[in-house]
Amino acid sequence: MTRDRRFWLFKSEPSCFSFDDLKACPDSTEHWDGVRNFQARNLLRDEIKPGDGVLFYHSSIAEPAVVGIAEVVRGGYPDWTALDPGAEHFDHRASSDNPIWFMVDVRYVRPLKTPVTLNEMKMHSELSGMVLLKRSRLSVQPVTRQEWEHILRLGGVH
DNA sequence: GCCAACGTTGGC
DNA sequence: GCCAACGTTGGC
Repeated sequence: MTRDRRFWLFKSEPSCFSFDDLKACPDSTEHWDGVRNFQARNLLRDEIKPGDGVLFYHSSIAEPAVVGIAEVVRGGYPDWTALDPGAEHFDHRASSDNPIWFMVDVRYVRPLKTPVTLNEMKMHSELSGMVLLKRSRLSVQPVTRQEWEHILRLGGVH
């Protein structure tokens, strides 16, 4: 049995990893690793599946915004960067038996014609329920189909 | 660079 | 298991 396509919003600081960086990946796919929040971990491990749509959001900049669309190509699997003592997000509690942290792979799809800024999102009542507006710190968060479609429309993608 | 929000840690 | 202290995120 198949499952309906779901939608997510992934946040990234563009100075760290931008949508253009994803576009520039050799095969246009990227391991979405380094997430160290349990709520986001649970989504990565259990809920986010290949084919799901991802809004790519740039945070911690003058004008935070959704800038593009990506797609999940591999569902949750252990985030090995937690096991690597040399890695930035190493976690000494993690092991191959108990990886604790998970990641997914995403691929570049297309940019929005016009980025949809956080300010703009705040002005649309259809988007007032967005997790982004209520719990802004969650770096991987669910988006409803209605929110997804609305943002794509605002972004000039049909 | 400030600071509010909020998740995590650790002492008790 | 509570909760104060602490660290981090991210908008401004």
